[in-house]
Amino acid sequence: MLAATSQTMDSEKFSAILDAASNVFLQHGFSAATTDMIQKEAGVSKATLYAGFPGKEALFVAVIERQCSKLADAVDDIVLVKGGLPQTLTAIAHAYLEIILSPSGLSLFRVVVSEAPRFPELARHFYLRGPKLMSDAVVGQLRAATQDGEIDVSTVGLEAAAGLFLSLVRSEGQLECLTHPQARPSGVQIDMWVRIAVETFLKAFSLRPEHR
Amino acid sequence: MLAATSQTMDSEKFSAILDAASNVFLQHGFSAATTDMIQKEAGVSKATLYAGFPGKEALFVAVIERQCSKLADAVDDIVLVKGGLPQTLTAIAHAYLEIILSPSGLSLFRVVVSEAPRFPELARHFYLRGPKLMSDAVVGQLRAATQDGEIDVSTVGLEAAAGLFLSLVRSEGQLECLTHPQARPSGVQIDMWVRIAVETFLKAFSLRPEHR
DNA sequence: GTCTATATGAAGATAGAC
DNA sequence: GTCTATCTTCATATAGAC
Repeated sequence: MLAATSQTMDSEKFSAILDAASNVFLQHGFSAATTDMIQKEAGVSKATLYAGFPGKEALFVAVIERQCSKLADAVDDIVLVKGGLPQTLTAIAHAYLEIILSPSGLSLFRVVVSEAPRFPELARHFYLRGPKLMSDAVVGQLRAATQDGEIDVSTVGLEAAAGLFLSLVRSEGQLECLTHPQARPSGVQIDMWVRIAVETFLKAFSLRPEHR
Repeated sequence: MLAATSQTMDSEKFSAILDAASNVFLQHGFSAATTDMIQKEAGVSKATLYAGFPGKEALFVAVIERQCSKLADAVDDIVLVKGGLPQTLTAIAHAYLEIILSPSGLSLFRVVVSEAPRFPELARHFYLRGPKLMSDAVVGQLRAATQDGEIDVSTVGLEAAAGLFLSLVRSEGQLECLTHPQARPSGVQIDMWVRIAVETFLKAFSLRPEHR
């Protein structure tokens, strides 16, 4: 938690500012967002905003870090699923797609990536709390499946295999959603993307004949 | 070509403005970029800039469309390669990665994606002239390989298979470069990504035993 | 700490001389 | 058409009353 809270600031207003700032920054990006919009949406005065945060940059950092924490929590909630490898991968893929294709997931990606040159440490933070965390979870599943003799990923290694699986899951879905902001993907479309990703991954690495 | 040129504007200055605007917009994004920066880098006055373009938005559209044309040209230059499917896919993957991981490729992606909500038609244009064009090219190669009995992509279809291949190629590479702006990927790293993508795709869809 | 009112600077865009 | 100088608007950030 790099963001420092004010000394005796009203906790409600502090949250209101953070919530408002999240909406504004995620919708408009860093540069196009204004402290006026945040101030008005939070229902506080300009002075109150600056009492809680040194400036626009600090507020932005606090917002993105909080969004990354939510992202990490959502990722952590996924891994609890158990079952056979196809079912596990399907569940992971579905949950992961729901996260990154959600409006907040897409907005966070947009903002972090576009501001990466100006806030490199923030972009790295996002990478670690999002894709990297997700990849580590998949690595765990693949390691277990390897020990059970279900798959063989020796040609690329566990980490690369996890990365490939997640790439198959993101596939064209993320790209299309990023470049077509008005269109929302249907549930059927998401199910299709998940099925194709899992099938393809198993066709490449499964040792079970029924997946070839 | 949606951008309209000035009536009798000096062609050199017109190009200078476009070049300067490309640099500034790709480096800073739309909102953080200022017409002052563009004007100074182009070596012209503010009035000259506004004589050629109605305003900042029009200039931005012209810049992005020109960058998309360069992107499309680069993509068109790839497909000429011929040979066996593994060699063809390797060549495509390598050329594609060179494009999207180049500084201008990454910057264009950053700007287009972040401004997609404000410029949706521009984002769609980018999608069609970049990823979609690339995918169509791969579809052609996969169709030929299918007819030659080299691969079987009947479970997902040609279009989806092309998308999966390109996703494998982008893989973690694009994500890492987007979130680590200071680090440049090494040639060895790129070769590794290419090899893994091609191998994995062939393991999933090739009918030749030597690729399993 | 919180508000109203304001200082200060910079952005986009234009007017008028040549 | 091109430049210098300027207008208007709006941004971030602060000062002073309560």
